Amino acid sequence: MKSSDKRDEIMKAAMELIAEHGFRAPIAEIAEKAGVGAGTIYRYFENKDVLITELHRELEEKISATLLEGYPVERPLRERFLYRIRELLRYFIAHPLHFRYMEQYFNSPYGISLHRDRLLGKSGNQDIVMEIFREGSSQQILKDLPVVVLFSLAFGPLISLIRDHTLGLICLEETLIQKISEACWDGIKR
Amino acid sequence: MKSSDKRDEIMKAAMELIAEHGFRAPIAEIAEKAGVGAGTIYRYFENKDVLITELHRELEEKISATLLEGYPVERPLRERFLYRIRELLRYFIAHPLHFRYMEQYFNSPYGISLHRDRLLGKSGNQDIVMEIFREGSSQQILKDLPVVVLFSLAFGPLISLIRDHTLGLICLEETLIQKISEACWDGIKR
DNA sequence: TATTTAGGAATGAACATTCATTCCTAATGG
DNA sequence: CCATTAGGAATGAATGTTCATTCCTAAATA
Repeated sequence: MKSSDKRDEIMKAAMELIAEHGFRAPIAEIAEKAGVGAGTIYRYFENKDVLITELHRELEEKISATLLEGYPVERPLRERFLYRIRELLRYFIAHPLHFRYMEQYFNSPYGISLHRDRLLGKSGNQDIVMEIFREGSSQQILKDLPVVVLFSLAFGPLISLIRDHTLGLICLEETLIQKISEACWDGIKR
Repeated sequence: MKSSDKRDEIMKAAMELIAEHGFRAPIAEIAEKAGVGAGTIYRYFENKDVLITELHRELEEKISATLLEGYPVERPLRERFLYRIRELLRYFIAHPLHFRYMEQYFNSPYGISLHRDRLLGKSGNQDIVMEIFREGSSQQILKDLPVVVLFSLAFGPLISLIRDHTLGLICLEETLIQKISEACWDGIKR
């Protein structure tokens, strides 16, 4: 097995186990699932924390890429907004493990400090989403509320919905996704 | 110190430490904070799990009571809805530790199975909130969406907002609370 | 004094991390 | 073309730490 394959196997195993059982998934189990000795993991990652944040970093990259692909840059704000919401819903429905991982991450100290940094503008990344709110806010298309609040109004429901979907409590099919994205818009439009 | 005082001290200490550091807050630390020996905790709670769920149970009771008090039963649906949203926001703003505890709880296996049971109607409690959605749905005041979805649309944003508030990233004062509750309504009304 | 309650040291299980050893590959020499 | 041998990669048993829980002694109470 090539070295990079091994790294991938470790990340894949860690993703699955952590998504399912949280960060306390033992290294020994991750190693077993990856078909690798426990010590080997430490050849690829300095420690468990590094593995965890690296996993998150790669995930964010993938999601960002998805949200940028096909994005209708030239269309009106409303359409761009609906596109983003729908794509995000579809991505996580297609990748339930990624959603569960993100949930774990954001409910941990790792994610909380990252979130703080973002809202305080210390990260260039989140702009991909915030940009829409800033634009809609300054053009008075959206409600007169802080962008952070607009963000929560629009994206807050998604977390809850995707969770219920991955738990099998509702089924988010296409027509429902469409309706939901419009409801999110109704919440923020002026 | 009276026996019941001691129990209260343990619960208070556990609430604070778990809200702040998650469920892995060590028993020994809880004991110290409560001014009590570690073994003593086991005289009042069979084990840590029981302490955790008991804490949650008492919390739910308090919140339910708050939401019922002053509830304008006779007013139109919209007003009752706005009342609930505002009261919930106010409660958690006034009790940030309670919010953090609830968050921990719902992101743990405990909370997930409870949530599942509720959506499947195995619990009489949650009706306090769902009742509004069922009524609005059948009277066609609300969007034509499953009640579970309406629930997420309306309450999803609150989690996100309160988190940002407790992290000190925004300040939810009265006029903002009012506007937010109305935005939530816009999201679900037909 | 007998009984109940409190305390905290002792226990053992779970786990991350380390490290001495083995294994593999591929370069070198015959 | 085979045999030998470095040197890096992989391993997993051993280590040390962190806890929940237990248990025995001391204190309080009746």
